[in-house]
Amino acid sequence: MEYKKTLNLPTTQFPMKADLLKKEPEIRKKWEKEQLYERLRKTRADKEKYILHDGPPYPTGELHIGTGLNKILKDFIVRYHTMQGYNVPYVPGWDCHGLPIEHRVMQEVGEERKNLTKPEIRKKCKKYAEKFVKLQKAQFQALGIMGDWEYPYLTFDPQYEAGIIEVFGRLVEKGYIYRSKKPVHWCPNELGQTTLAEAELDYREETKSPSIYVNFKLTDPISNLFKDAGSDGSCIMIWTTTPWTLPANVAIAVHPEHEYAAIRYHNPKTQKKEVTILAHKRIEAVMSSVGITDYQYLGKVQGRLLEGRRYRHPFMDRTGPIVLADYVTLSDGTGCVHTAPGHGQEDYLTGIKYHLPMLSPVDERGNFTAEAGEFTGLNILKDGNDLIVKKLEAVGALLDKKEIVHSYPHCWRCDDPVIFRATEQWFVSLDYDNLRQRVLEEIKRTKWIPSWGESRMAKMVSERPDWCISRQRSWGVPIPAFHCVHCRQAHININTINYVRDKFEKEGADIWFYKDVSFFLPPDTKCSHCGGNQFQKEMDIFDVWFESGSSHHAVLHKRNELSYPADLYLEGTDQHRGWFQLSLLPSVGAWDKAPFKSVLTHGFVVDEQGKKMSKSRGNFISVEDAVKEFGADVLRLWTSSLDYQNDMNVSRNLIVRCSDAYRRIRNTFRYLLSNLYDFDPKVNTIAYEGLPEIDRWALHMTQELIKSVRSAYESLQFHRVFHNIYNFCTVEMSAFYLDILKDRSYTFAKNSEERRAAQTVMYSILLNLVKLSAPIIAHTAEEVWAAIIHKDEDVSSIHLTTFPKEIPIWTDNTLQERWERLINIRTDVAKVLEKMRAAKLIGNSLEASVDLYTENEELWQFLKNYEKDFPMIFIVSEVKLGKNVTSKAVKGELITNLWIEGRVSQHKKCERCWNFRESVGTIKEHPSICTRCVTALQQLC
RNA sequence: GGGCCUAUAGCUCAGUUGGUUUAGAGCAUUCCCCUGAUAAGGGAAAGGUCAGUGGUUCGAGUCCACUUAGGCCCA
Repeated sequence: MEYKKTLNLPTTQFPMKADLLKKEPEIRKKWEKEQLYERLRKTRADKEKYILHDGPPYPTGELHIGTGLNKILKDFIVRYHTMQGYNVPYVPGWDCHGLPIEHRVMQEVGEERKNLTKPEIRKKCKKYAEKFVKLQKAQFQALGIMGDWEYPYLTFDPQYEAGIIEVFGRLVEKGYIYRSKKPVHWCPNELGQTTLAEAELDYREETKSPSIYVNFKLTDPISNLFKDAGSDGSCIMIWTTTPWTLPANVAIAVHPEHEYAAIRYHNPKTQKKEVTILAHKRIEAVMSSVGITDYQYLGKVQGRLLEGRRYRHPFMDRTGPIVLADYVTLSDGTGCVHTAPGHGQEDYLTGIKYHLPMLSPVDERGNFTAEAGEFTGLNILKDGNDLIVKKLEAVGALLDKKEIVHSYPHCWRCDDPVIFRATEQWFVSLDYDNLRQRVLEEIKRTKWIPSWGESRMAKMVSERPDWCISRQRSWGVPIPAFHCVHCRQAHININTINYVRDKFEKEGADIWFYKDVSFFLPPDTKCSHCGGNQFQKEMDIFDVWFESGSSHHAVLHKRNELSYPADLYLEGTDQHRGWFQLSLLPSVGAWDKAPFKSVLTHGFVVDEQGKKMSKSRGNFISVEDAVKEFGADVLRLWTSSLDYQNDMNVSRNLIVRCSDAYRRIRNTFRYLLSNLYDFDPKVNTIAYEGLPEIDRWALHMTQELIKSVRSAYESLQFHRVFHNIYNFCTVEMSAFYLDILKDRSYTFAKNSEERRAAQTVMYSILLNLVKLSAPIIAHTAEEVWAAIIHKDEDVSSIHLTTFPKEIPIWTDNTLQERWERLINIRTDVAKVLEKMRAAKLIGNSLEASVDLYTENEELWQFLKNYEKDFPMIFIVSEVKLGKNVTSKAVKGELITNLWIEGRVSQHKKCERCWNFRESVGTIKEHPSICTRCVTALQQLC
């Protein structure tokens, strides 16, 4: 008789090999066909909402693995909360305007870009953005991200554009918006005459510039600081490579902590003795540079003591103060920095701090304006520089002039040197109506994960300048303002804004670039300043951050299925300065509250060595490549395994390692399924009370798993979800429980209580495990769900099921304690068996018989209770207990007072169950099997 | 240069308010077993001066300072 055929060996159609690349698209097709997302919206329509608001990526190029990882984390949250019974609409978005796109498009266009009009540029940008939205959408979907892919939010949708205008209108109405000058990089070339962004600058190392040292006469005496300085006038010395900015000079900056010295020297140019101030550490370098060897040191003071002292401008009719600035360095120059707020970023900020006038007497062609007095009309980079140097020399202020070669920014288009020039810009005031304070209050009320996000954010907001929201570009939403042709005043109010808003909502913002100004103005609009009725359109567009920062309104407010404020924003830490902050400002400004209740940040993706990931380093991994190589679920599992609060190391290698974990989990599912082929829970379930102790232990551990996994999901610590599930599969299940169960589920009669008990437990474990892992391995869980014959919930997709709840009656802590002890005994026994194996005494552990000894009464009683279970627990053929330790017994390592002896079983091997049993050979009809198997066979008939 | 953050075995993570004499898991590695989960399964072993230095303390992976390496944001 072939006894093997009488066993209940596992059987299943569920493949061991995942073949994710083939299987996943099929599963997604099924979701699409069954309209999983739409069905969830319907079935959860009356449930409490959980809103995770998507931060929009730029549709530029292929997706970085970090962007994919961000979306995967979001999907974990969406899927988990969905299974918790919430209504979780997820609307993905794209940030479709902005310089990154315009810049790339211009690069692609090449030389031709010089001749393009704004509408032409916009057309190309739109095409570009649309192309990559489509491409990226497909890649996000390939990751299994669940959301409203049919109607994502796109910042160039007319609806969205109207939303931006509404936010702006609200801020205008409340009084936060103002116009002021700010220096920008400017290309004065005849064809250019435009603002340039940092990315459009070409820094040329080999640029020749004048290098001049200039003395500014102090109007205050300094003898109280330097007692030997005398009282007949002293100077402070500056160094600059841009003489043309001197007409705009309004201050001199020194470092508060550095030391400044006064020196007396003979000036060969003026033939006079002069006293001047410069940084102590720069004296030698400067003196040797200007060629003065004979000078006298008059003492030094800390920079901060110079603050507030005034000097007279060498050729303009005004005085200026000495101010303090941290950015002053001693690496070159004199440590006293010529400050022109209209011509430099740092100078500008200093200017704001000290309320300095912002002069910028330079027109769009780079010629001096009337404000520059005698230099009016001169081109700053040509005659301007020379004549100013001559002027300085004439008034005796110039100490030295040389030429230096240094790095200077040039326009990427025309290759001409660029200048820094103050122009009129639009701003959001941070301090009007206490906005900054109110934002800080909202920051306090927000939950930041990790918690240090709060202080980082608060510090940035408290120190940031007003937000400049205008850009002189083509690809964006125009600022809906007008300028009176007559008096040049900006004309803007809520009526005109609403009027434009309606046009944009209907036609899209593009129309601004096609239609005449009259189209956008309510009839009979008059200039509030001069009463004029002729206007020009504002040609500046919004900073792209203002667009994405308006999503709380354009998306959360406007879409019915969503709500404001969102429960969560989830982005990389770079967004503290970016989207988080720039959503917070307009949201508090316009609606008095933060757009989010909590903000979660994750670290960045770095390579295996922890280095930044970039295309140029060759360690770049795209979502597309990764999905093609590993499949979405492996990537998702890998994502879940990482503690995203730190930076995350990625390389092919590391993902490959994770695919092993995937296989292990998959196989656990497969094995559970394969043992349940004939199990119908309605008919075959064994009541909890009737289960053997080890089965109740397994349920207790499942209960513990549910508890820990739930709390890990709840606190958004997916790596704990992963480790808990993975360890459960390998340690509790595969290496222990399922291994032990084989004997019972294979050899006992199909319908025996023992086997049905094992199946009852495996069934419960399978259902719980697959649901617990569904948010992570979304496709595989669905595949498992489809393979479960008798489901506990009558739904077609696992993502329609509810998350496992804790099952209190399964909890039995004393049981767990007892079994922890039993597992330790098992581990000690395994070491003894391993020694027997090494000695070639046994192969399979069933060939062994184990004797346990103890002289400890408590332990003896404990062992006695499990005497008949030990062969099953150790997977050996026989276990005997004794009180008198033999000389061959080995002391237990984990269990004190326990001695173990392993022997080769003296019995015959049962051909059917492979146990070595005394009863083998005693039954006439079945001489090669044991009595237990005979009983099983009888039940079969 | 400034602000914020990170640093535990090759990898991914634990390590609870500083305190049980040898710092834990799992994976990978090495060796062994099984062939009734089989491109699977089981066992054992090895592997860490907790980035470094100094300090506080009776006692530090855990607190403090500095250094190094790296990340994000600024300049």
